[in-house]
Amino acid sequence: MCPSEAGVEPRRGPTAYRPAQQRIIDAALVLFAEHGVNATSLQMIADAIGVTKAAVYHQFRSKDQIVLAVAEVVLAGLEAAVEAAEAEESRARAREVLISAMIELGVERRLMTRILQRDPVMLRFQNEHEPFRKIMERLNRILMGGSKGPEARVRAAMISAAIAGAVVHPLVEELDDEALRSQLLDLARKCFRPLQ
Amino acid sequence: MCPSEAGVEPRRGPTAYRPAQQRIIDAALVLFAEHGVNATSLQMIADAIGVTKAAVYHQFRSKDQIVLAVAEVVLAGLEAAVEAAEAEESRARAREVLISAMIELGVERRLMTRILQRDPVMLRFQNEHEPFRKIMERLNRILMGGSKGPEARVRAAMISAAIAGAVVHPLVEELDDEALRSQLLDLARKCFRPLQ
DNA sequence: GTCTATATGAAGATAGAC
DNA sequence: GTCTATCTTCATATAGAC
Repeated sequence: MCPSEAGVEPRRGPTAYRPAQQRIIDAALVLFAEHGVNATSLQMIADAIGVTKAAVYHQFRSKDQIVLAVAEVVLAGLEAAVEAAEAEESRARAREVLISAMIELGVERRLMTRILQRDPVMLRFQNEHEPFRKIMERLNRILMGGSKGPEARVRAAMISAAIAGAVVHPLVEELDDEALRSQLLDLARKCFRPLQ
Repeated sequence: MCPSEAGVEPRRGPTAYRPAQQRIIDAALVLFAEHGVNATSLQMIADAIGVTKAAVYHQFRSKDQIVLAVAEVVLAGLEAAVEAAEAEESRARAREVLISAMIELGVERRLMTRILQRDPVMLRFQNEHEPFRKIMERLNRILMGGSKGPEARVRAAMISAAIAGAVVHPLVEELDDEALRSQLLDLARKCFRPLQ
């Protein structure tokens, strides 16, 4: 669990953000999760941090750049999880590690999970942005555990949907992170491990 | 399976739509699924059926009314599934019937499923629209099978997320309805029945 | 039921001062 | 880094003719 925990930290690699930019990213993340990307105007973001639209434009050239920045934060977390899983030796173990990391990630950052899987803009982004697509392919490959048929596809789809969807489900909104995490880990073990 | 199959038909109860309205609803459903509700303009809907915006406004007083109409179609399907399940005598059997009906519904109407669970506007709608909330409560109650604790909550969240999320997952996009349905039914049985 | 034309407002974006 | 002011574009919505 150590590698995924460490990797979950939003790493600043190629792109480091200035404090003013980071404030915008943080505010955008919350608003995107609440209203969706499309329904979040620059005005709303500006209001949330108490500046004007023009000030936001001084930090990011366009709304797309803000979406990109938010997506990169999300991407970093997933990438770390996938890399931790790929470092394992057996396919079965890689799958377990990945599922655990996905649960950690999803619980710890519910807002991001919500955006990542639900927002039409983000979903389109996942299809069109090359680095993002690569990560999702690696993630799916691990979940499918070497197979490529319909059964493996549906199984992998169910697993990621179950995890990502459960953490943002209204039914668990009031559960604290610890309770949610342990229940999910437990259920995931029962549901999905025997299938391998 | 007969009751759920029969019930899945979009029933026209209190609100019957004129043909011109129905064309709008059908077009809107497709566009909402593709672009999200917010990113779908009345112009796009009008273009899709080959009329002008004004003609659309003649059928629905506002965009909200169109969203409402689309939501009602979605709601009708879910309601039928819930009612079929509630007609069962044992809780375990009700849960099985509901899960099967959810899979049928989800596979048969993937577009709707996508909108229902992913769109921020629809999600808000589910929270605020009383009839919709009631249905979701009944559905969740059946899935939780009498319990109310964290474990039951997470389990129910996982089940509905797994089904609804799997049918719209990119991994299964190319599978035909029959393959997807049978795989899902099979996996759902393996994963979720023993837990009850 | 559908059209043309138009009002109104909000969103993304830029220019230039402080 | 932030402001005021302004531009353009597009979306919702209405009026009134055919």
